[in-house]
Amino acid sequence: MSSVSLSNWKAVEAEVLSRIHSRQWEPGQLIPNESDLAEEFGCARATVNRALRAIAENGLLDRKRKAGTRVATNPVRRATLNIPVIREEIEAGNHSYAYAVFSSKIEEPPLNIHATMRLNGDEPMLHHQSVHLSDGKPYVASDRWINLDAVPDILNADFKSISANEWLVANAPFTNGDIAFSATSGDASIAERLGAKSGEALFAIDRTTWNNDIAITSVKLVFHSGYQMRTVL
Amino acid sequence: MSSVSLSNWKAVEAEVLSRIHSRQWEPGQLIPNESDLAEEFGCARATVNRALRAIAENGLLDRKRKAGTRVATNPVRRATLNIPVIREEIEAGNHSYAYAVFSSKIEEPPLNIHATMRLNGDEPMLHHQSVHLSDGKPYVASDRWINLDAVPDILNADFKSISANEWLVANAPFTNGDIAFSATSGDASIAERLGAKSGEALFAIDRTTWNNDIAITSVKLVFHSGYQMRTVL
DNA sequence: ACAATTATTATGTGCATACATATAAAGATT
DNA sequence: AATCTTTATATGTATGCACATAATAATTGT
Repeated sequence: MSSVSLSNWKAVEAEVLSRIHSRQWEPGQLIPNESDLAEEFGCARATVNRALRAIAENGLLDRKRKAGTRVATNPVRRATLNIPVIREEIEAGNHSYAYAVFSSKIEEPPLNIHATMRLNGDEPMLHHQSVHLSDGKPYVASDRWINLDAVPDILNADFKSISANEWLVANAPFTNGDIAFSATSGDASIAERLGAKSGEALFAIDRTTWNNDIAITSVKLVFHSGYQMRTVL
Repeated sequence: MSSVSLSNWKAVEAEVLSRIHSRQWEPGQLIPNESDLAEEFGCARATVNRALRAIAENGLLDRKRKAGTRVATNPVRRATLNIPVIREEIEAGNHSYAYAVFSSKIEEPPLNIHATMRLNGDEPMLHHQSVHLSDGKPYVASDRWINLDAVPDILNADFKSISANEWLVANAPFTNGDIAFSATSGDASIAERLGAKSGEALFAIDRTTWNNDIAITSVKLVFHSGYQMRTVL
């Protein structure tokens, strides 16, 4: 086997992955403990620990104190999605970016927004609707609610030069958020804004963010027809 | 400030996050280097390193050797999606799981499958179509192509007791894969299998996996109407 | 037989030190 | 002024050691 010393964690990671993939270590099987592996690989236990931890974070190993480390049986795969600012996503593809506001006014939010944002009910809410354009063509429609108690300054923002999303990213940090991906036919007005046929299947992202339990914003993004969000495993 | 010593990396992580969120360290700003922070927090540099690394992995800090660490300006948020085995997803919700195969035969794949899987063209391919049911109701339709050169044994699998996906998870490890999320109206036959109205917007996942450049399988999963895939930020 | 207690063990983490490596910045050379 | 070379520096990582912690296994007591 590998009697050469694997003395960096990337090499150890690769060797362990190879043993998993080659089924030398089968799903469910207990693998040797860190000390033994360190001895076999000719490195420190901390190095093995770093490698195994990285693999476990990816879901391919299950680790438990005292019980040891075993190969995951039904590896719940973890895919990491990058959620960029729309402008950067468009410009990264060498397209020109533009942004149009349809409506921006203080309104009472509907019940579902009230519930997802966990509002008290007395917050003044800004309802902001816009479209991001790529090369002049509609790319994604945004329907956003903003808690003005949390970010009152947004009323002074100039949405001709910056999108609500980018203003918030720059000015309203959040500690946690929910995000959901789904398919929608969209209502007629959103379809129209996107230049999509009414009833066409569109990819949607719903995202709500909080700063220490204070709701900041909730947005529904409906993408143009044919949009795919991709990543690697 | 905090003259009490933060001598574990979780505490350091929390303190750094708090400084970012409170804008004590603003977006784009260079933060003190690891040694200085270690001194301030009264811990080892390795501990600070561990904390900053964890934050950077989440996209909130940008780190570069010699240049130092700065608060990310447009934090590309990273969301981690758990991609479970369908059966477990259904059973986790306390629903009963069932699985029905519609068709399973060796066929010539269409061009798009040929391209996404990067096939040579001479591989024998198994075309496997099925539906997963939750409490007897269609949950997700699966349209799968399997490279029999890579996993010939699958012809002996008994798909009455185990789904193709679970068989593959257990018997055909992969080293890398692509995954894409989208919305589709589905074709009429898929809609029918799902008990969905034709033309209804459905959430879809396309996933292709390889084992060291050998294509294993490519699958299109079309979920029932209203399905959402969710996670936290 | 069962419950409560204690011991054991594998992972989790912290620390001091050393060296590796990328790269920005300064300096030398053309 | 432009390019190449050197230097300085912040992060990246390996190591040996120590101790913390969770959870299983063994033991004890009823």
